[in-house]
Amino acid sequence: MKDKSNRLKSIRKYVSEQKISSQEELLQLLSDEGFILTQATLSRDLKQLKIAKMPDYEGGYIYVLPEESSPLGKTARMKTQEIHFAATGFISIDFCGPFAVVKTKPAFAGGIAAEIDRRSSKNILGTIAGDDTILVIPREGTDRRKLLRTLAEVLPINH
Amino acid sequence: MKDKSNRLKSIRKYVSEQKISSQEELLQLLSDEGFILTQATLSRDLKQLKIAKMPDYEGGYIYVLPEESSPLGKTARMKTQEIHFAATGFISIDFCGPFAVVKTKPAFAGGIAAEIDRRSSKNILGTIAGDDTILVIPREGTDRRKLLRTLAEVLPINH
DNA sequence: GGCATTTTTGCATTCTTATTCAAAACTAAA
DNA sequence: TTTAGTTTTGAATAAGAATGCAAAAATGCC
Repeated sequence: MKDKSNRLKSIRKYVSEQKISSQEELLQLLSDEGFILTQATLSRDLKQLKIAKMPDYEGGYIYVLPEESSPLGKTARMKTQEIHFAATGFISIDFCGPFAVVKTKPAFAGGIAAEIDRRSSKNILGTIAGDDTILVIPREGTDRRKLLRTLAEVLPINH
Repeated sequence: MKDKSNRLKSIRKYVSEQKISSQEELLQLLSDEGFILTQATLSRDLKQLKIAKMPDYEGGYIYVLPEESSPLGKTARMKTQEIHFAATGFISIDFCGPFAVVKTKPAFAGGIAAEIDRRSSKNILGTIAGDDTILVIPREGTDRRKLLRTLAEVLPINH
């Protein structure tokens, strides 16, 4: 949905640029910008974007983006397995025909591509990574929606 | 206090080793281990340890250590200033006489020492960093308590 | 020890965030 | 367009987390 993805972008922007301490605060900013939504929806948005709330060094709390909160490969360790979040370095995703093009911070493409491969579903034939760009090649018959949904399992994006 | 610092250690351990989804859950583990405390205290402990709650990739939430959630130097950006958390790579702190000795992961000492210097208070004369160890030199007259409290402004430790 | 100060804690409460449920909006296909 | 399935949403509520306050414990100092 158009409106939702814009909203998510705004949320990402606010969280990365300002010190947000509560959902209510963020809700106000969004509302000022013209988005109408409730705290319930915002909570779900934040969950989708993997945005975390952490204590800051000033006695309060602050919301942080996953790229700031989960360096690739050094994340939550579980008893038996290791979870990897391909959150660090991710910038954006776009499409060109059936292909998805993922932009990353310099030098992150390889790592993130590896993550995508590692979790690869049958929807993805493979990836080609440069320094800051990844081309994701979908299986014949996989449309943008499906591909996006698949990638959303690894990347902090709106599926 | 003896008991508290042990408790904080346990908390760090649990959070790093297991998937903790709520304070209540963690409370149970601590209780099993013999610590008696309430949710209120645990909340304060988590705040002190800079432990964050973030959405995981399985539809739930998970508590994560700051070292896993705030890479040095790429943290919350505020409108005007930049906050740096010296959380990544930090391992432990001990004392030798009036000096504090901070252990870090390999190669992190320099960065963390720089953070300490950057925020330096009058309680700290300076730091000397190797590869994984930092010697923090206090001003004459600054005791361990004060020094610890000062360092706690930069490091995720119990002050 | 006894006194002043600081720290830690629990209780109760408030505040904040997540989720259930049902309705509405949207999508894809016929 | 109509239908069936999926997604998004809000209202209300449940669940979870933070904190004001006062008491208790610990610490430092004389």
